[in-house]
Amino acid sequence: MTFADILLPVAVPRPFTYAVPDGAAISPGMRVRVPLGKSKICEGIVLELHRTPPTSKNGPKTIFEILDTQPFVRPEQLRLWEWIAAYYLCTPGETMKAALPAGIRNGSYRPSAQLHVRLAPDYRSSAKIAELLENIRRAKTQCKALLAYLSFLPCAPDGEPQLAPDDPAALWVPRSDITEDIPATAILRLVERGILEQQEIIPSAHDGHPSSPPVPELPADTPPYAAQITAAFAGHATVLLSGEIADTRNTALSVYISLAAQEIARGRQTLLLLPDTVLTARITNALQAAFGPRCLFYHSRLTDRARSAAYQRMIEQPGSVGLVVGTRSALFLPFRQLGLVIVDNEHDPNYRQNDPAPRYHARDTALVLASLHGAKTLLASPTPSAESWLNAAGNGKYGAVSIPAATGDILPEVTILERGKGLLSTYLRKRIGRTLDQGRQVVLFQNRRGFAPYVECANCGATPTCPHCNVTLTYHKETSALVCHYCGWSRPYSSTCTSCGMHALVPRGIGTERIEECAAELFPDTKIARMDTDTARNAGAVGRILTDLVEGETGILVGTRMVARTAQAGDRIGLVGVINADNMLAHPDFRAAERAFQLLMQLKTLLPADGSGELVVQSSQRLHPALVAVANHDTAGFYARELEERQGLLYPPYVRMLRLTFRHPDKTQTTAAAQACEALLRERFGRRVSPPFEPQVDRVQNLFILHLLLRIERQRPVARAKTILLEILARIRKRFPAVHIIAEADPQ
DNA sequence: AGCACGCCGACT
DNA sequence: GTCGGCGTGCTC
Ligand SMILES: [Zn+2]
Ligand SMILES: [Zn+2]
Repeated sequence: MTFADILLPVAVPRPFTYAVPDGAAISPGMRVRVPLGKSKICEGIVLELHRTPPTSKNGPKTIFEILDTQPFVRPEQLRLWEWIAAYYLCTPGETMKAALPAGIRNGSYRPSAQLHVRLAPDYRSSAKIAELLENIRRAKTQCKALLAYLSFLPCAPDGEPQLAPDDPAALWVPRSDITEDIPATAILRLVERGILEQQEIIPSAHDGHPSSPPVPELPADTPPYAAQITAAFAGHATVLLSGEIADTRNTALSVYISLAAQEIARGRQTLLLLPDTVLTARITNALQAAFGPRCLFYHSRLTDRARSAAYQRMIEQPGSVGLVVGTRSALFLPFRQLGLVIVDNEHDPNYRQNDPAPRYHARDTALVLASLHGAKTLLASPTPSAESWLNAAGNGKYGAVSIPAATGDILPEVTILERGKGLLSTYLRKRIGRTLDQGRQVVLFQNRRGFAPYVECANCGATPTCPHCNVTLTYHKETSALVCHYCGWSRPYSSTCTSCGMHALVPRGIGTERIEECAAELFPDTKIARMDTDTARNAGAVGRILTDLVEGETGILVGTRMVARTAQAGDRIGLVGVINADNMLAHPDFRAAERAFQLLMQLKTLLPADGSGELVVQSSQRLHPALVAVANHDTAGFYARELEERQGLLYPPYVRMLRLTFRHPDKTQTTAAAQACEALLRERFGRRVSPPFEPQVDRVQNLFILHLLLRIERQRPVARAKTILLEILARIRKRFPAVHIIAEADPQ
């Protein structure tokens, strides 16, 4: 009797063992369908075959179906999953869930023949669709059904659905996918009208995928720094590329293209990780142009189907993929002959996944992925993370290539001053006016969206808070609502105070909406645009904002963090104003100074290289080291000081942090569990354990939250600490089963 | 983590 | 009488 250890996308501590049907062709890495529990059927991955029966209560169950004839998950992937689960303190099943696109590991059972629908041939163009939507406007549900169908189509790199793919079979979408929130009758009507076609299709494990693309032309010229990086790789597996990386000059991009082309020429794959999808159209377009069909895009904005198709292409035609461009989830694709991993803007906090598990850092995971494949890693950022800076400049673990300023470049002027009473200091207001008069553009940065972070009653002093969270409600003027930024709860705005009934609520503090309004009053003839998560919902909206900026349409661009990455060749930005740097610096997080420095330095890159631009920072902490370093353009000095401080205060990168989070609707329960855990941890870890402490917002969605921190010195075995931690955690969970506890490594 | 089973308050 | 709240325990 043969048994198979099967990894299931379920949060159980270890794989389950099933019996293999006699004579079945099965090997590790294949997908199988297995019974789980009373009546569920689940898809899992074969890890290992052996002859030891499981120790479960009611004997072994038998595998239902083997879905593959060749491994679907490569051994390097399984080893990466294992590393993530162990390092980031989650189960292998949770990692598997994150790693395989939903369309593939979709836990539910699908009947063998399924109704599919697709667009009829007459309507396969965006013009036809637009016309059609106009014609059936009256039938609202049918419109919705059609839009729902379109949302399931694989996307072209520009984010629009591909209406006329080379293979029309790619247009088939399972009807049940659409009917999840659309009545089936609406789809039936569309079929009757001849807009959609309907057919029963038997899904095979490996269905429609694009055929092998032709070999692309390689770019002939090598940019100046690519050779330096290649040389640095001779002595180091990892190289940090930093210095004057200017988006407007495509400095990094030309290096990426050249290095990827080298790898492709040697028959190896490259993975390029980007921090997000919104501001990367420029990069993806250039890569598409350079590598054509050898370039594969993979990110969370793709539909499940498109993600599955990408995965299957990598498995079945690895030779057709030279460069994978994607967000952090692209780490989990089935690479073969991976030669190089590039992490663009490696300091970006988006690389950290915070929820759900696995709570991993894509930059650090990328290094492990590369080492599993014997590949090289290029970390690139004009403002590296403190961790990477230490490894490159401090201890020499990484090779380092720094791009110097181009000859003739003059650094922009930096002015730091008090804001004063109003929103804009007189100085900043005058500078904005002068910049606009010169026909140049202004960027205003503020790290808060909405109109005002809180409102206050002028009569009684009361401030409305979220009923579910311990946090003030943010006033959004555009939607006339008070919104909780932690749980999303909102109510319509009214200036009547709920405490005293007076008509006396006034907005307090500064959000991007208020800056936009204020700028519009001061400069009525200037077109003002705002870019934050409220206005930059999708790639289209971002594209419009960027186009308006580069075409000179926009005079003033107001926004949050994302404005720092809007640099484009052709814009005429002459001034960047930071409305209030204090709230960045006051953030209760040991990374606050680092984050502020990185952001301000990046804002500076929006300014022209001829020295004619100016960065104005409004802050009451004019002597703050981060601000001084920005003013002096002193990156090395900033990191030296910052690292020294971290070493003294026992913060990363000199210690590894493990964090526990306790959550329960009853505060006494949260406290009891955290204190009991602290006591047990203290027995083993002594002073390395922090007392329980409240996060800045100590109640979210009616759950009271407490944290515990454990600091492990770099040189000590962190794996052993984690084992002990998990043992203690198991005991605490038994004693406080209702308290929700999560453990994280390297919390951000 | 899901998800079934199970045991007590407010509705037809 | 039933619908449904979420506490508890299991999944090879
Ligand atoms: Zn009041
Ligand atoms: Zn809330």
